[in-house]
Amino acid sequence: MSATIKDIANKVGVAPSTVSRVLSNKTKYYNSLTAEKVKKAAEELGYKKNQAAVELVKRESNVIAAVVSSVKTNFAGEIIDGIQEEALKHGYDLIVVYAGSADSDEQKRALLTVIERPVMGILLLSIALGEDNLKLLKESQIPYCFLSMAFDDNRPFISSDDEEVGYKATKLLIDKGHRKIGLAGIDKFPYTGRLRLQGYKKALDEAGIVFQEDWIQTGDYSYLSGEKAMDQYGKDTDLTGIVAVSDMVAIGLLNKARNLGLNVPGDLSIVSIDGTEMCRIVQPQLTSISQNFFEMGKSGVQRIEDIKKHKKLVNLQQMIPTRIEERQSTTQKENLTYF
Amino acid sequence: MSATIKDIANKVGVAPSTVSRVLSNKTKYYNSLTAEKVKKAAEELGYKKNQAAVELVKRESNVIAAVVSSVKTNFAGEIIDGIQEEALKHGYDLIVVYAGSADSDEQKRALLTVIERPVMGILLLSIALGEDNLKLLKESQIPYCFLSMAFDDNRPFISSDDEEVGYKATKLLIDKGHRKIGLAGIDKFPYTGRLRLQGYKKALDEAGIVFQEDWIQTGDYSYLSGEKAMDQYGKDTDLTGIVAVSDMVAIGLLNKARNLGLNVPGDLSIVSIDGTEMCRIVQPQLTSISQNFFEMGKSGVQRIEDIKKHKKLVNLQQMIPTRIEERQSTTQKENLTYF
DNA sequence: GTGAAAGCGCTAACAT
DNA sequence: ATGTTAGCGCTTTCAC
Repeated sequence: MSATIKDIANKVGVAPSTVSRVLSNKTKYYNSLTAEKVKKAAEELGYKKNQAAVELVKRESNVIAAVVSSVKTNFAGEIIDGIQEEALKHGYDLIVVYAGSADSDEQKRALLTVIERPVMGILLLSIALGEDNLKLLKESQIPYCFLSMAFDDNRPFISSDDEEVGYKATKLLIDKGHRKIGLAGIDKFPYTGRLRLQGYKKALDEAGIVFQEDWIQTGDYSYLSGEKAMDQYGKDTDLTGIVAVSDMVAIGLLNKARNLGLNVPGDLSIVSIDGTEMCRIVQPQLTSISQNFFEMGKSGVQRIEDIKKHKKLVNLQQMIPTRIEERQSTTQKENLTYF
Repeated sequence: MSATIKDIANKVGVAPSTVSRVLSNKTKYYNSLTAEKVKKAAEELGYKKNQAAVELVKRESNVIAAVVSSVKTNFAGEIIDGIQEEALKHGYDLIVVYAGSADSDEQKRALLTVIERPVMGILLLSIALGEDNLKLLKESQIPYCFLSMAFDDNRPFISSDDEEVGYKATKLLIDKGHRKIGLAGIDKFPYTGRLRLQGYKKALDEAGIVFQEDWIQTGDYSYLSGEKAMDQYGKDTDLTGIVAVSDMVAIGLLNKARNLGLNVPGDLSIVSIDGTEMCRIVQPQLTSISQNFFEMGKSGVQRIEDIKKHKKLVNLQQMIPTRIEERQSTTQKENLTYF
């Protein structure tokens, strides 16, 4: 076993509490001579603090836990970056655990591994907890906040305004003269998907476009969903623009469209939602409604901080602004039938 | 505060030790009636085990820690998937911490957050520790293994055979009739980069090709490195094939080549190293020497397991086989000048 | 089968 | 400035 403060105390000839004070930098509660000796002994013994013991007595820790829905979402990394940066600023450590987005047992397992130790806050990245697991989380008394996922109950979250996102994407196409606009890759479940669909419909409505059921292709935000959706639309689709609910869907759309002999953006404009690095490394580069994932991460940490401090205003639901980034996958439609 | 076993003991009217036995499933050391009552009370009180306390007394835990060099490497996810799956099989929990790949302080911080609690094993993903941090790791007495990174000292690691990888990639191009072959995005640091370079040179040697210094473009495995490399080679390069040291480099190469008016694979063949999903979502799809990252993760967990069991054979260095996946970015060179 | 008691490594009063 | 003491929540002998 590794050396303990007792070992150091013995070696130096002081009390364990003194060692503790030195090693925890309780300045002004020890003199620099003993401090020297203690530090030297610690070094020599290869001493490592046992945080389990520390956390047990202090009943608090400086670690923030992030629970991530899946290793594969390509924006999780950006959120984690944001969390990391902000955490560092506050002197917190970050640990990440992965949970399958769907499977309730996996979720529970992931949740327990963080709840069962005294973490100071839990951030849940694009994960929708089931009833049981949400209860677990609440009971733990640990400050928490959902990231990149919005809810219509009173859970605290930080997310993009998904209705607005759907609206903006659709409106962008409409403003470029498109009237027949698809929506691809969307899930049928509550929250994100439904909200974006609402925004999409709202934009269509405002433009007086009557929406057709087969403009919508459901999916799960994946590359495959994009390919499948484009297959469904088919080579002879009368759509001139499509909103993709994620970058991966957009790329699936793009590739399949090309295989079908359709030119993007010549025959078909695509606007993607997310705006990760992916948009810039495909050709044509994808126009996107870009979410500020990094900022979500930062805000998440600040939220944990807030809850800890003010104890209450727990259920704040907050939106992070998105921005439109026009790249090469969208174009003005020339033959504006309405002029 | 959350309820403790003491609270449960009081509520049920038994001793804390009994509660402990029930909750830890020490079967046959309690009767099922008390077990019932205890479990019910635990449920009602929303009891959560305090792992800090458990680990303190047991001096061991069932969590494996993965230290990842950066959020951005796009294959880390595959390794983590592998770790996760194998960990689950053994009943271990996984926590992940991120460390900058370069900055020594960040590395240390990440390392300490896992060393300072009783984790049962540490897996380091494509991260090259500095002397100090390596010492820290060794002192901790915790079983560890490097993943996706090879060393020439006696550290335990599991990785692809990087020399072979470089060799295979280059040989593939040679077999297709290419004689002027670049190597792009490689780093100047030891290990991975240097080994792949060796393999590259070996393949060239064997084919009697005399290698030119300007065929090599250094970089850092990033998309940008790829673009920069292609810029350096230039529109009028006499290279007909390029080996990219990562998928991202390959994509950078690909896009820049296209911008320069070069057709891939018509004018230029590209073979990528890694073989992640990225290879399949760009057009043309990238031929690759694919690493089995998932398997690396699995083997990593097994290694931890082994070290724990047999205590010694610690420094085993292990290679995971790679495979060649031909896709669309490589083609036979027609005019074979040597016939 | 269950209770009592000791102790894991550390910190935080409370003394001095 | 430093030593003494108690105790965080749990597991584990050792009794009975």
